[in-house]
Order: sequence, then structure tokens, then C-alpha cells
Amino acid sequence: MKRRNTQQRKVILDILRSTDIHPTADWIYERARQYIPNISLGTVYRNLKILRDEGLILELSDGKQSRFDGRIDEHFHFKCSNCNSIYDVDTEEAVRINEEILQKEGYQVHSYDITFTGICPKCNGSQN
Amino acid sequence: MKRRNTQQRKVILDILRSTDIHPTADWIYERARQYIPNISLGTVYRNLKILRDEGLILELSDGKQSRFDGRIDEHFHFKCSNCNSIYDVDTEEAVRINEEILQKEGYQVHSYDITFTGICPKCNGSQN
DNA sequence: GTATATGCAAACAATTTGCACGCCT
DNA sequence: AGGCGTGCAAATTGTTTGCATATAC
Repeated sequence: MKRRNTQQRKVILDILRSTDIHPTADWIYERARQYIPNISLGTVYRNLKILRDEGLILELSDGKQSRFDGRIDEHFHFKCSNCNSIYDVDTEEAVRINEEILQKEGYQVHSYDITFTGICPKCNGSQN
Repeated sequence: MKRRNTQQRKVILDILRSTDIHPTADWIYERARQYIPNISLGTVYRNLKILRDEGLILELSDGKQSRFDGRIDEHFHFKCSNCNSIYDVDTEEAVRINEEILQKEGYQVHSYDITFTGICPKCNGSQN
């Protein structure tokens, strides 16, 4: 299928690349309306799906909602169970994956997702 | 809150502990009906939430659905993008986590979830 | 010009919830 | 006896989809 380059898709991708809060579709929709006032939520969903299928963004499932990530280089996530924020974790030394072991058992690994859960520095400090 | 020991909750936990397919709420509901024919889906959902909050089971989010896991010892998951099955991965040598590095940055880690995605041995062999 | 993408609203699917009654403790 | 848990059905929420029109190419 030949894909068109629509203003809507460009705006959505720009928004995702300019934040690190891993927003929901709805958050992206509200922000996109500032640039294209009559954009529809359906269009946001359709484009997020397209961008994800093209490998330009990541879709994270957070309970029953999806969140989206404009960063596609290797990194991990930390989810605070107090404030529900999702942080990017860049300390690659914290994780060491040996895919070969899985491959020897017949698994063909394409990607992996690592999410830590706990209390973030902000909530940890302020005790709430 | 004082918790009662209901037949419904016991059946649900037994079902989850006797399978490794990481079932959905609906699958658990259908199976539970074999033991308690008039159990309701709402009750299944309510008890899964309770069991998860008590730390007796794990909730995995699989797209927009949730799946549940009766195993709570440390292990990882492999999701086949062909058949959508979720496998348990027990090779602890495949993953090495250094929580200390995160702790030094102020993160208080309670748990982590690691999910590999790719093609499972079954689908890999049969090419479909 | 033509086919893909859009806006809108209705449809869907998974999950949650209000309520009156039931049953553990 | 008292209150948490249940069954039932309706309500909610996040997401998807059909259709007529608009727009990128």
C-alpha cells in the first residue's frame, strides 16, 4: 500500500518525539488539536497504529490503556506505582540480556521489553 | 478489610495454578463454570483483582486484554508474535539485572517484568 | 484523476460497578 | 447477626470501524 504523507501523521509523530512522558492516545489527541483543531480521535488512533507498524514509535500497554513512545533506540522503562509515571531508563549496565541462550532453545528473539516497577525518585523523596 | 474465604476465589486460584497458558479472564470464567455453574464474570474479575493485589498471581497486559499468571516466582515471558502464545522462560542465565544501579539513581525497585517477543520454537519449525 | 486518509458517529470488546440478596465467620 | 462477596445487568472506557467526503500525489 502506498502511503501518503499527511499533515495529521506528521503532527502526531512530532508530538511524540517532543515528549518523554509516554502519553496516551487521548493526550496526543488533545495536543494535536492545538495544531489541527478538527482532527479526530479516530485519526489519531489510526496513525498511531501505522507509525507503530512502521517501527517509528513503540506502543506500551499500561493496564488497559496504551501509551506511546517516540524513542525507539534501546532503553528500558520504570513505572512508578505511586504516581503512575513512566520514566526512561538509560543505564544499560543495569540489564544484561543473553539472547543466545534463548536461541539455542529454539526461540527467535525479535525484541524485548523490560519494565521496572517501584517508587520513583520524586515520590520516594516526598513520601506521598 | 477482613477477607472471606469463598469457594469462588479458591476455584479461580486453583485454575490459575494448574495451567501455564497465561489465560484471559474469560478463559478462566469458562473453566470456573465447570465447577460453579452460575459463577458470574464480574466475580471472576473481582477476584482476579483481589488475588493480584494480595500478590498471589500476576497480571500481564497483552494489548488491550489482561492475562493472568499463577506463577509468582522469578521468571520471564516470551510472546510469540505468530501464534500469540505466552511462554514461561526459566533460563535465568539469559537475563542479568543489576538493581543497585537504579537504586543509586533514586529508584526503589519492587519488581520487574521482562517479555521477549519473537517466534516460538513451534512456529519457527513449521514456518506458518 | 484516483485511491488513500480523514471526520464523524456508531459499534465493539474488555472491564467495572450498583444493587439486592446470599453466605462466610 | 453482620458485613463482605455474589449474580445479574447496566454502565463505562478505550479502541475500532463504516461511510461519505477531502486531499496528497
